[in-house]
Amino acid sequence: MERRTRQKESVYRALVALGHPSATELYEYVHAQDAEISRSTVFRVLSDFASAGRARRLCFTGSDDRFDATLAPHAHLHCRKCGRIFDIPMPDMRSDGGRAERFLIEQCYVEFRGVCAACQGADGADEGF
Amino acid sequence: MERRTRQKESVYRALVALGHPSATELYEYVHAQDAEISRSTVFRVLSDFASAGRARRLCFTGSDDRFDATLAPHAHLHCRKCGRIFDIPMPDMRSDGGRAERFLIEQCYVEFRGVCAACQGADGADEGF
DNA sequence: TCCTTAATAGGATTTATTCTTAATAAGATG
DNA sequence: CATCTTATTAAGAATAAATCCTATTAAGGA
Repeated sequence: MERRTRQKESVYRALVALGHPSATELYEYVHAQDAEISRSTVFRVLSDFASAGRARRLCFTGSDDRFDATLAPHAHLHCRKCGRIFDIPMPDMRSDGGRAERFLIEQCYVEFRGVCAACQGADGADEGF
Repeated sequence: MERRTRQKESVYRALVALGHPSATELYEYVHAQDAEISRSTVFRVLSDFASAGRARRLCFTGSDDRFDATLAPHAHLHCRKCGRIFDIPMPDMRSDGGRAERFLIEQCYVEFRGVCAACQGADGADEGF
Protein backbone atom coordinates (compact mmCIF):
# COMPACT_ATOMS: atom_id res chain seq x y z
CA MET A 1 0.00 0.00 0.00
CA GLU A 2 1.23 3.48 -0.73
CA ARG A 3 1.85 5.52 2.37
CA ARG A 4 1.21 9.19 2.79
CA THR A 5 4.30 10.79 4.25
CA ARG A 6 5.43 14.25 5.28
CA GLN A 7 8.22 14.12 2.66
CA LYS A 8 5.95 13.27 -0.26
CA GLU A 9 3.59 16.07 0.65
CA SER A 10 6.43 18.58 0.92
CA VAL A 11 7.79 17.56 -2.45
CA TYR A 12 4.40 17.79 -4.09
CA ARG A 13 3.65 21.21 -2.60
CA ALA A 14 7.06 22.48 -3.69
CA LEU A 15 6.55 21.11 -7.18
CA VAL A 16 3.32 23.05 -7.57
CA ALA A 17 4.84 26.19 -6.04
CA LEU A 18 8.02 26.21 -8.13
CA GLY A 19 6.63 25.43 -11.58
CA HIS A 20 9.28 23.46 -13.45
CA PRO A 21 12.02 22.84 -10.89
CA SER A 22 14.96 20.54 -11.33
CA ALA A 23 15.33 17.93 -8.60
CA THR A 24 18.20 19.90 -7.07
CA GLU A 25 16.25 23.18 -7.07
CA LEU A 26 13.32 21.47 -5.47
CA TYR A 27 15.58 19.82 -2.90
CA GLU A 28 17.05 23.17 -1.88
CA TYR A 29 13.61 24.74 -1.57
CA VAL A 30 12.21 21.92 0.52
CA HIS A 31 15.36 21.50 2.58
CA ALA A 32 15.20 25.15 3.65
CA GLN A 33 11.88 24.40 5.36
CA ASP A 34 12.62 20.89 6.56
CA ALA A 35 16.30 20.26 7.15
CA GLU A 36 15.62 16.59 7.80
CA ILE A 37 14.65 15.72 4.25
CA SER A 38 17.34 13.97 2.25
CA ARG A 39 18.45 14.49 -1.32
CA SER A 40 17.84 10.89 -2.33
CA THR A 41 14.29 11.09 -1.04
CA VAL A 42 13.58 14.07 -3.27
CA PHE A 43 14.98 12.31 -6.34
CA ARG A 44 13.10 9.10 -5.58
CA VAL A 45 9.79 10.77 -4.80
CA LEU A 46 9.94 12.84 -7.99
CA SER A 47 10.67 9.72 -10.04
CA ASP A 48 7.81 7.93 -8.34
CA PHE A 49 5.46 10.81 -9.14
CA ALA A 50 6.53 10.64 -12.78
CA SER A 51 6.05 6.86 -12.93
CA ALA A 52 2.64 7.13 -11.31
CA GLY A 53 1.57 9.83 -13.75
CA ARG A 54 1.19 12.40 -10.97
CA ALA A 55 3.88 14.58 -12.57
CA ARG A 56 5.81 14.69 -15.80
CA ARG A 57 9.55 14.48 -16.16
CA LEU A 58 10.78 17.08 -18.62
CA CYS A 59 14.09 16.98 -20.41
CA PHE A 60 15.42 20.28 -21.70
CA THR A 61 18.63 20.66 -23.64
CA GLY A 62 21.37 22.06 -21.48
CA SER A 63 19.68 21.66 -18.13
CA ASP A 64 19.01 19.00 -15.56
CA ASP A 65 15.79 17.06 -15.80
CA ARG A 66 12.83 19.07 -14.60
CA PHE A 67 9.46 18.10 -13.19
CA ASP A 68 6.02 19.48 -13.87
CA ALA A 69 2.87 18.89 -11.86
CA THR A 70 0.67 20.30 -14.62
CA LEU A 71 -0.82 17.32 -16.40
CA ALA A 72 -3.07 19.19 -18.82
CA PRO A 73 -1.70 19.27 -22.38
CA HIS A 74 0.61 22.20 -22.85
CA ALA A 75 3.85 23.14 -24.55
CA HIS A 76 6.92 24.90 -23.18
CA LEU A 77 8.79 28.01 -24.22
CA HIS A 78 12.41 27.61 -23.16
CA CYS A 79 14.64 30.70 -23.18
CA ARG A 80 18.21 29.90 -24.17
CA LYS A 81 19.50 33.02 -22.40
CA CYS A 82 17.94 32.93 -18.93
CA GLY A 83 16.81 29.31 -19.08
CA ARG A 84 13.34 30.12 -17.80
CA ILE A 85 10.44 27.98 -18.92
CA PHE A 86 6.99 29.30 -19.77
CA ASP A 87 3.84 27.29 -20.29
CA ILE A 88 1.52 27.66 -23.27
CA PRO A 89 -1.85 25.97 -22.97
CA MET A 90 -2.57 23.99 -26.10
CA PRO A 91 -5.42 26.16 -27.46
CA ASP A 92 -3.21 29.27 -27.31
CA MET A 93 -0.32 27.39 -28.83
CA ARG A 94 -2.45 26.40 -31.79
CA SER A 95 -3.74 29.87 -32.45
CA ASP A 96 -0.70 32.08 -31.99
CA GLY A 97 2.35 29.90 -31.32
CA GLY A 98 3.43 31.77 -28.21
CA ARG A 99 3.25 35.24 -29.73
CA ALA A 100 1.20 36.42 -26.77
CA GLU A 101 4.29 35.92 -24.58
CA ARG A 102 6.40 37.93 -27.03
CA PHE A 103 8.71 34.92 -27.20
CA LEU A 104 11.10 34.77 -30.15
CA ILE A 105 10.84 31.18 -31.34
CA GLU A 106 14.06 29.94 -32.96
CA GLN A 107 13.56 26.19 -32.83
CA CYS A 108 10.64 23.86 -32.35
CA TYR A 109 11.28 20.49 -30.80
CA VAL A 110 8.56 17.87 -30.97
CA GLU A 111 8.74 14.45 -29.38
CA PHE A 112 6.03 11.84 -29.42
CA ARG A 113 6.37 9.16 -26.80
CA GLY A 114 4.74 5.80 -26.99
CA VAL A 115 5.31 2.30 -28.31
CA CYS A 116 6.71 1.47 -31.72
CA ALA A 117 5.23 -1.08 -34.11
CA ALA A 118 7.70 -3.82 -33.15
CA CYS A 119 7.17 -3.37 -29.42
CA GLN A 120 3.38 -3.37 -29.65
CA GLY A 121 3.52 -7.04 -30.54
CA ALA A 122 6.17 -7.94 -27.97
CA ASP A 123 5.18 -10.14 -25.05
CA GLY A 124 7.50 -8.47 -22.55
CA ALA A 125 6.02 -6.76 -19.52
CA ASP A 126 4.98 -3.16 -19.91
CA GLU A 127 7.52 -1.39 -17.76
CA GLY A 128 5.82 2.00 -17.80
CA PHE A 129 7.74 5.24 -18.24
CA MET B 1 40.36 29.40 -38.49
CA GLU B 2 38.54 26.12 -38.30
CA ARG B 3 40.67 23.16 -39.24
CA ARG B 4 39.56 20.06 -41.07
CA THR B 5 40.73 17.03 -39.14
CA ARG B 6 40.48 13.28 -39.47
CA GLN B 7 38.58 13.15 -36.16
CA LYS B 8 35.91 15.64 -37.15
CA GLU B 9 35.27 13.85 -40.40
CA SER B 10 34.99 10.47 -38.66
CA VAL B 11 32.51 11.88 -36.17
CA TYR B 12 30.39 13.48 -38.86
CA ARG B 13 30.29 10.36 -40.99
CA ALA B 14 29.34 8.26 -37.97
CA LEU B 15 26.62 10.73 -37.03
CA VAL B 16 25.01 10.41 -40.45
CA ALA B 17 25.41 6.63 -40.45
CA LEU B 18 24.00 6.03 -36.98
CA GLY B 19 20.97 8.29 -37.03
CA HIS B 20 20.43 9.58 -33.48
CA PRO B 21 23.39 8.25 -31.51
CA SER B 22 24.36 9.26 -28.01
CA ALA B 23 27.92 10.54 -27.67
CA THR B 24 28.97 7.25 -26.10
CA GLU B 25 27.37 5.16 -28.85
CA LEU B 26 29.06 7.27 -31.47
CA TYR B 27 32.39 7.03 -29.64
CA GLU B 28 32.22 3.24 -29.61
CA TYR B 29 31.36 3.12 -33.30
CA VAL B 30 34.16 5.46 -34.31
CA HIS B 31 36.67 3.97 -31.90
CA ALA B 32 36.20 0.53 -33.46
CA GLN B 33 37.53 1.94 -36.73
CA ASP B 34 40.11 4.33 -35.33
CA ALA B 35 41.44 3.27 -31.93
CA GLU B 36 43.36 6.53 -31.63
CA ILE B 37 40.32 8.76 -31.24
CA SER B 38 39.59 9.82 -27.70
CA ARG B 39 36.31 10.07 -25.86
CA SER B 40 36.73 13.74 -25.03
CA THR B 41 37.27 14.55 -28.69
CA VAL B 42 33.97 12.92 -29.60
CA PHE B 43 32.11 14.87 -26.92
CA ARG B 44 33.75 18.14 -27.87
CA VAL B 45 33.31 17.73 -31.62
CA LEU B 46 29.63 16.85 -31.20
CA SER B 47 29.09 19.91 -29.02
CA ASP B 48 30.90 22.06 -31.55
CA PHE B 49 28.70 20.71 -34.34
CA ALA B 50 25.62 21.57 -32.29
CA SER B 51 26.88 25.08 -31.55
CA ALA B 52 27.74 25.65 -35.18
CA GLY B 53 24.30 24.47 -36.29
CA ARG B 54 25.74 21.53 -38.18
CA ALA B 55 23.86 19.09 -35.94
CA ARG B 56 21.19 19.24 -33.29
CA ARG B 57 21.50 18.10 -29.72
CA LEU B 58 18.44 16.11 -28.69
CA CYS B 59 17.34 15.49 -25.16
CA PHE B 60 15.10 12.50 -24.58
CA THR B 61 13.67 11.55 -21.24
CA GLY B 62 15.50 8.63 -19.73
CA SER B 63 18.46 8.59 -22.10
CA ASP B 64 21.74 10.36 -22.64
CA ASP B 65 21.79 13.35 -24.93
CA ARG B 66 21.64 12.38 -28.58
CA PHE B 67 22.78 14.09 -31.75
CA ASP B 68 21.09 14.41 -35.11
CA ALA B 69 22.68 15.52 -38.37
CA THR B 70 19.28 15.99 -40.02
CA LEU B 71 18.61 19.71 -39.97
CA ALA B 72 15.34 19.71 -41.92
CA PRO B 73 12.29 20.20 -39.68
CA HIS B 74 11.07 16.90 -38.35
CA ALA B 75 9.65 15.35 -35.20
CA HIS B 76 10.66 12.22 -33.32
CA LEU B 77 8.80 9.11 -32.29
CA HIS B 78 10.46 7.73 -29.15
CA CYS B 79 9.57 4.19 -28.08
CA ARG B 80 9.52 3.81 -24.30
CA LYS B 81 10.11 0.07 -24.57
CA CYS B 82 13.07 -0.33 -26.91
CA GLY B 83 14.20 3.31 -26.80
CA ARG B 84 14.52 3.54 -30.57
CA ILE B 85 13.87 6.85 -32.25
CA PHE B 86 12.06 7.31 -35.55
CA ASP B 87 11.90 10.45 -37.66
CA ILE B 88 8.71 11.93 -39.04
CA PRO B 89 9.11 14.61 -41.69
CA MET B 90 6.93 17.59 -40.85
CA PRO B 91 4.40 17.20 -43.70
CA ASP B 92 3.68 13.60 -42.71
CA MET B 93 3.44 14.57 -39.08
CA ARG B 94 0.82 17.15 -39.87
CA SER B 95 -1.32 14.84 -41.92
CA ASP B 96 -1.28 11.58 -39.99
CA GLY B 97 0.61 12.10 -36.74
CA GLY B 98 2.89 9.10 -37.20
CA ARG B 99 0.16 6.62 -38.00
CA ALA B 100 2.09 5.47 -41.05
CA GLU B 101 4.73 4.05 -38.69
CA ARG B 102 2.04 2.25 -36.67
CA PHE B 103 3.39 4.01 -33.63
CA LEU B 104 1.12 4.14 -30.59
CA ILE B 105 1.38 7.72 -29.38
CA GLU B 106 0.88 8.06 -25.64
CA GLN B 107 2.36 11.48 -24.98
CA CYS B 108 3.27 14.48 -27.05
CA TYR B 109 6.09 16.67 -25.87
CA VAL B 110 6.55 20.07 -27.48
CA GLU B 111 9.35 22.47 -26.71
CA PHE B 112 9.92 25.81 -28.36
CA ARG B 113 13.40 27.21 -27.97
CA GLY B 114 14.28 30.83 -28.38
CA VAL B 115 14.50 34.05 -26.41
CA CYS B 116 11.93 35.29 -23.94
CA ALA B 117 10.52 38.82 -23.85
CA ALA B 118 12.81 39.95 -21.02
CA CYS B 119 15.96 38.64 -22.69
CA GLN B 120 15.18 40.16 -26.06
CA GLY B 121 15.80 43.61 -24.59
CA ALA B 122 18.88 42.57 -22.59
CA ASP B 123 22.24 43.99 -23.60
CA GLY B 124 24.20 40.88 -22.65
CA ALA B 125 26.12 39.02 -25.33
CA ASP B 126 24.25 36.40 -27.29
CA GLU B 127 25.92 33.24 -26.12
CA GLY B 128 24.34 30.97 -28.73
CA PHE B 129 22.96 27.57 -27.81
C1' DT C 1 -0.50 -0.63 21.62
C1' DC C 2 1.80 -3.69 18.72
C1' DC C 3 3.41 -5.23 14.31
C1' DT C 4 4.47 -5.35 9.49
C1' DT C 5 6.85 -3.31 6.00
C1' DA C 6 6.88 0.81 3.04
C1' DA C 7 9.61 4.69 3.18
C1' DT C 8 13.49 7.50 4.64
C1' DA C 9 18.35 9.42 5.88
C1' DG C 10 22.80 9.47 4.90
C1' DG C 11 26.39 8.51 2.39
C1' DA C 12 28.83 5.70 -1.02
C1' DT C 13 28.71 4.83 -5.84
C1' DT C 14 28.00 5.25 -10.66
C1' DT C 15 28.41 7.42 -14.97
C1' DA C 16 27.72 11.00 -18.52
C1' DT C 17 30.07 15.04 -19.44
C1' DT C 18 33.48 18.62 -18.88
C1' DC C 19 38.01 20.23 -17.80
C1' DT C 20 43.18 20.34 -17.89
C1' DT C 21 47.59 20.11 -20.01
C1' DA C 22 51.23 18.57 -22.69
C1' DA C 23 51.76 16.95 -27.32
C1' DT C 24 50.37 16.92 -32.16
C1' DA C 25 49.41 18.40 -36.70
C1' DA C 26 46.68 21.62 -40.06
C1' DG C 27 47.65 24.79 -43.07
C1' DA C 28 49.37 29.56 -43.64
C1' DT C 29 53.57 31.94 -44.71
C1' DG C 30 58.17 32.79 -46.35
C1' DC D 1 59.90 22.73 -49.32
C1' DA D 2 60.79 24.11 -44.53
C1' DT D 3 59.17 26.63 -40.81
C1' DC D 4 55.99 28.49 -37.64
C1' DT D 5 51.71 29.49 -35.41
C1' DT D 6 48.08 27.84 -32.97
C1' DA D 7 43.82 25.13 -33.40
C1' DT D 8 43.08 20.59 -32.11
C1' DT D 9 43.79 16.31 -29.90
C1' DA D 10 44.80 12.32 -26.35
C1' DA D 11 44.63 10.93 -21.96
C1' DG D 12 43.00 10.98 -17.85
C1' DA D 13 41.54 13.75 -13.78
C1' DA D 14 37.59 16.26 -12.12
C1' DT D 15 32.68 17.37 -11.73
C1' DA D 16 27.99 16.68 -10.73
C1' DA D 17 23.45 14.63 -11.53
C1' DA D 18 21.31 10.64 -10.40
C1' DT D 19 21.17 6.08 -8.44
C1' DC D 20 22.13 2.55 -5.13
C1' DC D 21 22.75 0.52 -0.48
C1' DT D 22 21.49 -0.41 4.24
C1' DA D 23 20.33 0.42 8.82
C1' DT D 24 16.66 3.02 10.82
C1' DT D 25 12.14 5.15 11.12
C1' DA D 26 7.32 5.61 11.06
C1' DA D 27 2.60 4.88 8.54
C1' DG D 28 -1.37 2.82 9.34
C1' DG D 29 -3.77 -1.71 9.77
C1' DA D 30 -4.97 -5.14 13.31
